[in-house]
Amino acid sequence: MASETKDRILDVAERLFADRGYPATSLRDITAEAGVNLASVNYHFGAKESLLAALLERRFAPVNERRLELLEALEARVGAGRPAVEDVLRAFLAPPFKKQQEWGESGRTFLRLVGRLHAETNDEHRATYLRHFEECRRRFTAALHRALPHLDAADVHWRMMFVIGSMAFAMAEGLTPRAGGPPPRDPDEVLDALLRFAAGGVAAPSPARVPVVAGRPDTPGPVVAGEGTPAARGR
Amino acid sequence: MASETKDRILDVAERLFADRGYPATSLRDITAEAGVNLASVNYHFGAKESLLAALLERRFAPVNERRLELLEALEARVGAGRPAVEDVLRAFLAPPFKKQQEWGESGRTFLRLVGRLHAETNDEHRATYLRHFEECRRRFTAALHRALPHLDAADVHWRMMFVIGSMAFAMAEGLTPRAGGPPPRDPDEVLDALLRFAAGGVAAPSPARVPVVAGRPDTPGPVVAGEGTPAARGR
DNA sequence: GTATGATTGAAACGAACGTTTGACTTCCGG
DNA sequence: CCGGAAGTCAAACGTTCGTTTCAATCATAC
Repeated sequence: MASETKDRILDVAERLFADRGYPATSLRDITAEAGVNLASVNYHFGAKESLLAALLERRFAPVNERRLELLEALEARVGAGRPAVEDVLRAFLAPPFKKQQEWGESGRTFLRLVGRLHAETNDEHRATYLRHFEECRRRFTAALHRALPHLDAADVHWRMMFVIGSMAFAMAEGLTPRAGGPPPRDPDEVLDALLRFAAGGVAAPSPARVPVVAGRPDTPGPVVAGEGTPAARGR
Repeated sequence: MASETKDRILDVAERLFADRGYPATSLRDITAEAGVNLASVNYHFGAKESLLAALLERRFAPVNERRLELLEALEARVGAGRPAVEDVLRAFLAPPFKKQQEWGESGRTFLRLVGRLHAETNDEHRATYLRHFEECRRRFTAALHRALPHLDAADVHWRMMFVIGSMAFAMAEGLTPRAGGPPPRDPDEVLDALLRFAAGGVAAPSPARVPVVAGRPDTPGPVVAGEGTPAARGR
């Protein structure tokens, strides 16, 4: 049935959590703005924490399902071959932006919430949140490694982490209107820019730790070693 | 004089804010762990908010000073010429990692706090925090634009944002030991990996919005257009 | 109509929060 | 030896928090 009260709570909570963060948003703020009784949160969801869980479930499940769907389609397409970096990244990055468009107004709110939650390191909320996300991260890291077999596992892991960071920050900050920057862009353009950046970063030349013999002609040599040249690793 | 109590509060608060977030950390948590009286926070700092400000000032001022120092040195070196993308990025990304090493144990904590604060979008804390950061962001965005004159201002802005996101996430997550991933790496290696990723992403081919006529030979064509090919922009 | 189960309402609960108070130490220049 | 500033301490302030209670209301099936 999904009573109207329940949905109103979810919508308002989503927006306020995205705007102010989870601990800084009180149930009274939520119920007041939603025009429902304070007790109804505990009646419908049991506790504030479970409200967050329900809220994440509602949005995250379809996004991550879609991600894995696209990844499996890609893997079926390339078979034993090597997937293209851009395709792996697109399967990972596109779904949240696409779902956001389906969801209209509250979709944008959702993206901001996702971006924020990636930094809410309270281990309790994390557990709730990461349960949905961790499988995705693992499988896409593996796919990325197949696309970039010359990198070692740790490098792939880090680059995947950088991709997630770019994505989260773009969602949290890029879609929030703020003085100083250009006005928030069309999400499709953000996705486009993000995909280009991520593809460029992920495909960057590998570190010279185990010297990869002249990867590609446009490899601009060692990028690092400045600020007093720290460990001068390998030089 | 910087009484010992004052420093103990700062150190413990830094760690707890980094671990649990600002709103989720109470003054009682801080004072209990620091072994000082509850009232001493308000005595020395006036309010919880001012404690955060003092804490940020202590760490951020030297980092951002160093950033601008390196940027100005770079600009003096290239004169009217075009700075290298890698040099601009290194001037931006290296200082927090370098300072962290100087600061030892609590330096790592500081990095996590920075990463987290980039997502604490409560506009009040942001104001405190961004006052230090905003000038840096603006000047480095400008420098990046000089290094990549073929991009338009909005693209540079977004790529700078992605760089910040990668950095923040790497700091917040990458240095926190967590199940599933490889153990946290030496910060120098993280910086190395981050610099490579950022350089690759920032120098990625520009979007075809205003079709840049065959920028470079390795430009792999439009990266976007999947998931049902949204707007099919420019195709 | 009336009993029944699901929802809403107003009010209160105890706990925890940031902050303030005022007495008590500690230390040092005179 | 003393006066006063600087710092510490336990206790309490008023507020707000998440949660609970219990009566009132609503819908629906008998």
